[in-house]
Amino acid sequence: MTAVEPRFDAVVHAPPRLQICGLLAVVDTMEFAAVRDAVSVSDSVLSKHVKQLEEAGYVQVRKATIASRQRTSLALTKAGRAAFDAHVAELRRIAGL
Amino acid sequence: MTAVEPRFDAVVHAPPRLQICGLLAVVDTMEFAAVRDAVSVSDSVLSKHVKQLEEAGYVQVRKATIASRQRTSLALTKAGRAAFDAHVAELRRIAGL
DNA sequence: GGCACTCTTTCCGGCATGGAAAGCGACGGG
DNA sequence: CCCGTCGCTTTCCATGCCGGAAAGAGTGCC
Repeated sequence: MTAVEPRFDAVVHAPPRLQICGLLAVVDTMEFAAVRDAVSVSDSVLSKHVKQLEEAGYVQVRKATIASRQRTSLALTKAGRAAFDAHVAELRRIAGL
Repeated sequence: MTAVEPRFDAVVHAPPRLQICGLLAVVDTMEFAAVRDAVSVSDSVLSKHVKQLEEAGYVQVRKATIASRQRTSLALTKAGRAAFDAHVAELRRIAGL
């Protein structure tokens, strides 16, 4: 198994974003509201963090009108997963394991 | 084995301090200069972060004059190790293991 | 047209951070 | 003794991130 190259990533490291990435790493896709509740932040705060992750190319934001409701779903991009994995590897390295 | 209670700790989470704690968790005791070099920060920055860790009761700072040289050595306190372990546990939880 | 739902963006005060530089206590040399 | 150095410590300062509150904007329903 090829080990992931440890690489500290400040964008991923910030607490709210680390949680967001952690969630998306597991479920692949999650709706805005669900993430907001899981992370326990306000709409505006989540929106801002998601924007940062999006600008970093780490999450893909899909907007769809389903059942006449606006739904925004989030998902990690390949780069996002790579960055997250690399960051986690770095955390393990720092933590001594 | 009793699992460590996961608990996010902002004092420990900041990158430089996470590294400092990670180092001290492994070696138990390390000199100021060695930590500074390992973490790659300036004297002033390390001093400030150490101070925060000290005020949080996480590291013990021992100053000694050995061989006519001033030596400051750092070590995690019990509380520091507990906080670090708990934080790492929380990171694992967030990272999905 | 008006209202509701779902985010987005703006505005704002507050706190953390790091670099540069001045401070300081302890020695050792001259 | 005074001076310079070593090894941190503290201050000063500029910057950036952060989150809450509130105003905005897009879409569909009535």
